[in-house]
Amino acid sequence: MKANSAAALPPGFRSTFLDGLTPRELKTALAAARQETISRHQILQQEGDRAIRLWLLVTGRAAVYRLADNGDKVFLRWGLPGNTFGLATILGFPDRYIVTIDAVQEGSLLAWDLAASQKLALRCPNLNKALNAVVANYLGGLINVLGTYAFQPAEQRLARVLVESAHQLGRNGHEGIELDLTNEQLAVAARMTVFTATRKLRKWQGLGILTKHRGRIVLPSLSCLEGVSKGPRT
Amino acid sequence: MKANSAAALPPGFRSTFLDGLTPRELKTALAAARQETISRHQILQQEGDRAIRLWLLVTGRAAVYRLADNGDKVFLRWGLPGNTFGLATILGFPDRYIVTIDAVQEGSLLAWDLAASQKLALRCPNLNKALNAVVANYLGGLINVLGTYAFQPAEQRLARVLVESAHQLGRNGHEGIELDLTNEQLAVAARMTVFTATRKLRKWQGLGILTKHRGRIVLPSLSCLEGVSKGPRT
DNA sequence: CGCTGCCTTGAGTTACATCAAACGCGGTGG
DNA sequence: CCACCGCGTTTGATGTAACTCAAGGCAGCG
Repeated sequence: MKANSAAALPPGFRSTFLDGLTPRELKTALAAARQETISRHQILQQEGDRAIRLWLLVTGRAAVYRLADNGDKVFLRWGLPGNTFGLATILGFPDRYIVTIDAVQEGSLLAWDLAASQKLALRCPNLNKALNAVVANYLGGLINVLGTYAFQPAEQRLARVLVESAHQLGRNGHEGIELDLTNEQLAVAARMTVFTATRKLRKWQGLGILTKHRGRIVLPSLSCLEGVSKGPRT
Repeated sequence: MKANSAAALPPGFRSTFLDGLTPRELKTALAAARQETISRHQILQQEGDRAIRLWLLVTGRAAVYRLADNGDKVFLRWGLPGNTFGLATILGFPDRYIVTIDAVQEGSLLAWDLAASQKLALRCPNLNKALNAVVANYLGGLINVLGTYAFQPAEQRLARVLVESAHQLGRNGHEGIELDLTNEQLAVAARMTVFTATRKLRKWQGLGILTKHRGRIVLPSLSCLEGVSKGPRT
């Protein structure tokens, strides 16, 4: 977890949050930020902790989830480069984080502490608009998940998770879209046991819809899965 | 659906949105609004329609839900007096409503059309902050539902729905908190069949946790249900 | 005082979780 | 190059919560 303050963004980097600022504001913001490197399984924020840090994933991947009363993780979404978290720090409401986030891959982030966030809020009149865009995004995504597949049968849920994940974190290999996901990660995201996930994946592999390797999945085409996710044989 | 433009709010009326404005801004806003009366089963907005109206429920009750691909409603939350909807109209993103809302009781609302909303946005610098608060509220509520009970067994879900509903729309009768909810409304909100809902309610009535009448439920105390909602016998 | 819509009950079915037990891929070190 | 080890993966047997469907009861309204 080294840190330095010369913030340089990777080429082609896009962020709803930063894009909502003027170039001038952006410069101010970057100057005030601290960059940190993160490692696998590192907890980036924990629900219930006081919100004192606004941050932005620069590289890597994180899992955003909520802890249920019985203790298990309810997966909400992936955290991807460009996504912003800890918004409560700036909104001031609620005063604590409402979700837990941990790193699935090593990577880096850009962070503003409480003081820096507040200074930023004063300096950047567009910041509220930018925040709105980010929050509305979250909300839209969640509602979409909820309404579209959260309560459908396991098979359709898993298909949807694969399709979404392919869009969000798929690489283009020459045999199709490649995904670095273990059965377990998929199972968590689709809210089922590893057993069920395995069976479905295996079935699809038999049908030629996908190819599995250890911790990696290759999808020649998304259309079949999209079909499955809408419901079978209609 | 009569309409007039002299907007008078009921005494004791609170709204996260309006409270985020200065008194002066509030006055401007109210002057620009149209008041309408609404009747049962009236559709107040429909997902997919172009977002051209920002509105505020003044009296009555509405159900906010999303339509799944297979056509059934996924209940998201109750719409209560003071709640604001059609935020996309002002945010400008997305440009369409993302949820469907219809009235469960007759009541009234206060609406701003697209032009009025935009004028409002220009006139009120605090409006972005107010919107932030509202959207963050929505988001928090949804995440809370998702993380806390959306994926628990039916009995716990139903218990939670009852507790939440009691807080949101309970009246204080002399035998306890009274709720105007049919079995079917509960079933929809807790995502189960009417049959399952009936069985659970009946069971609780046998245990003396609640009393049922046609379309109405009386809860002498919330604590038992709160116990059930956390999971049995732990 | 009948009728309509809400509510209740039971029997049969299904999807998915749970559990126990191995298998095999891919890295490591000999 | 081969043997080993560990984790991600696979399989089948079994249990169960909750849905489906069919049918009947009953409250409250007109």
